[in-house]
Amino acid sequence: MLLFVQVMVDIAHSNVDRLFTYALPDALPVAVGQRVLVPFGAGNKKIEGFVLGLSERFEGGANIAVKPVLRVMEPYPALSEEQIALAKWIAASYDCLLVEALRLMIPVQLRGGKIKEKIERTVYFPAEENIEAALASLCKKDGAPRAPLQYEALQLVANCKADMRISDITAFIPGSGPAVRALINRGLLKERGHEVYRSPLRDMAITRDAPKELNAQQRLAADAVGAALDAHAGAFLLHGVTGSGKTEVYMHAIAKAVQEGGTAIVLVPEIALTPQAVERFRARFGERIAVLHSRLSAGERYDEWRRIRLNKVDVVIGARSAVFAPLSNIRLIVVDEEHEPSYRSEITPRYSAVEVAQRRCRLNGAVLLLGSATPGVSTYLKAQRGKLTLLRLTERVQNLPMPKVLVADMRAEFAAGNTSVFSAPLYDRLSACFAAGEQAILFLNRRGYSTFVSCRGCGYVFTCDACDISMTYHKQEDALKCHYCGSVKHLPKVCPECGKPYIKYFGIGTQQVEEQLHEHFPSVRALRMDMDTTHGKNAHYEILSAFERGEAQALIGTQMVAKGLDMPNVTVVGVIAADATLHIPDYRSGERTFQLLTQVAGRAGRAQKSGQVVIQTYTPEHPAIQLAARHDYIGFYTGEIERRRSALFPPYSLFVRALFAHTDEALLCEAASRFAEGVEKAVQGALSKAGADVRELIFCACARAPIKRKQGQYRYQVLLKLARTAHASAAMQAIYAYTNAHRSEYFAALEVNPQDMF
DNA sequence: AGCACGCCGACT
DNA sequence: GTCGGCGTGCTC
Repeated sequence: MLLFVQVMVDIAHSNVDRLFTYALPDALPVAVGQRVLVPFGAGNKKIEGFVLGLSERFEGGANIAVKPVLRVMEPYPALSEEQIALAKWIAASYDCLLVEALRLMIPVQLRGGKIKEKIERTVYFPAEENIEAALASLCKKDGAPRAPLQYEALQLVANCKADMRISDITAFIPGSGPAVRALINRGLLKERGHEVYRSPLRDMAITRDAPKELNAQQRLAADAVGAALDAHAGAFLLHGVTGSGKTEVYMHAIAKAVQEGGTAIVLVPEIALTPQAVERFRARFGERIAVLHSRLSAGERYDEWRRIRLNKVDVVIGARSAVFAPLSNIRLIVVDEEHEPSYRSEITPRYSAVEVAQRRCRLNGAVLLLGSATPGVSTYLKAQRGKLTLLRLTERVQNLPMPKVLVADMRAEFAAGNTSVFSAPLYDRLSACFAAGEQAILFLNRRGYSTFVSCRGCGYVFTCDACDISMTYHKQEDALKCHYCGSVKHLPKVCPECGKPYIKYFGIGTQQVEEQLHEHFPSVRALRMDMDTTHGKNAHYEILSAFERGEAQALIGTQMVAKGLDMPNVTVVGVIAADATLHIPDYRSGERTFQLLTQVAGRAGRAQKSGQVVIQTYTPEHPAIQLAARHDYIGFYTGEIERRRSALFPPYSLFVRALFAHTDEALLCEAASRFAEGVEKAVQGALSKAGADVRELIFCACARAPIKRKQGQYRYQVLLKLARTAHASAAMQAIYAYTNAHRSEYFAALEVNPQDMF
């Protein structure tokens, strides 16, 4: 006889982030994972909570007054035991509260219990009744209908042989609303309510798509994943060049998992989760798929979640948070474009969806399938070390060639007197493209708040001597600064490399490109896609589909145009300034640039027309640019991983950043320095205790954050670099423990290997 | 987080 | 003499 439940109350505070025992009223059936309402605190405020345990007795001691569970929130468990295990792992791995981790697993709409199921009223003609007799009862003796609207409506519903919405009847027979009411009152039609799931797929046309034939490489990959599905274990990295048909491999693996009664999750970067992408899966897997992403309405999100929870779905496709989808019997998790930064959450819990997917696979005996044309170097290293099985697709489908990539040297253009944003080779290719009625994409990456400083004469970029990272120009101080170690350099008037006075900080905008394009090609219509033009909910897709329909010949854009587009009429892709991402002060800027250039170049020549790519740069010799131009991932990886190893950057080390923010700069600086000293001692202590060299803490430095003021608050950071050895987790635990014990009003966030360090 | 208990200042 | 400030401590 179960008498007590252990409840985690739904309050995000460290003081109450533990289990409380409640008594179960007689015969109230409650299972682990269900949400309950309980009285909590001195005022017995009603608080929702998660049942995480059941017990027959309460060992808490006599001075605790056990209160009763008031009611259950839903008739089914909101969380599976597997999700609870996953949440515990997240709380421990990312140092967050257990409730915060549990909240990831349920839609916010569930909490507060305010959301309502949508009930649709429908009418039907009872099957046991006789249609002719019913219709006759509406007619006069001469056979003419007494009430024509009722007659017509009854005929419509009876012939339908299924339920009809009243709104559908009035759509066919205008003004028939009262007539339908009358038919219900006469008992000729019956009314009933159904629950309907608000689905983002409801209005989507249903097309059918059979599995495609795989080529030899795809077949090999699909078979390897299939064998792992049989073995209930395996983790793969599918490295396939752009256009090599990775999705088709995913689909074959998913189909196998589903055929055997399992389920699958497909993670896709938010930006790539277009209606077209969803449609591909829907066409293959039909109704039993669900979609989860940030643009769903509250009702849709809640309903999709419930469809999944109630086993009405086999395949979930979604962005980062879909890794928590409440599926049971998961056999496969696919992560497309594995290297995308959007898989990392920027807010607490700061989880990595790829890591969570890996963990979830292990908890379920499921197979992990990571895919990318440009895997993160850390991921590829795991494949080399055998932690992931490497699968390769080296050729494009239908034997399409890789696009031809030309690197335009902007230094030479500048020397030859060309000061426009278009190099001669790009200009020539655009002319030919527009003349042939084809389309072009112009890609401009202007990410980041900082400006790097370079010489337009020779391409020299100012870098920090200690960190090998581009330095940033600070206008107020008129000086160059390193974002990592804080060292300062004076900005000279002439270039230290070539001696010419062409020192300039970088920055071109999309508007500027649009203006110049218009000057050079007045008759060409261009669409611009950037932060300014994509404010609305669907602005993104509207611009893209307008371009796809051929309403413009050129598309100018930032990041957003790089991902996953498949437009057959695009024959020219121009990268305006490849250097923009190359010199972001971050150790990953080379990797990011290579990935971006490869992805952008992959947009060209996706159909039978061949593609041309022009990459404009002031540093044409840079390996990230040269190797992207040659489609040489392995070459890039080999050089990059060696650079990381010798400079002790991740994955050979860990960066931990503690961010502090406050309005009082002096007090803030004081607090951050104190933290730096304390945490340094704590980490060194932990390392000694673990028998490790204290120098495994490579450095611990306190400095102003690169964005030194944000929302009226000054920002300071403490940056720690740890060698990635067997002792790293002991050091991490020490950092977590120290941080939690010394939280103050100055503390803002703790990040491990942050995506950016602004 | 939210609420009660508790021990010191300016009001009827 | 009491109303109320928000510091401290607890929540099954």
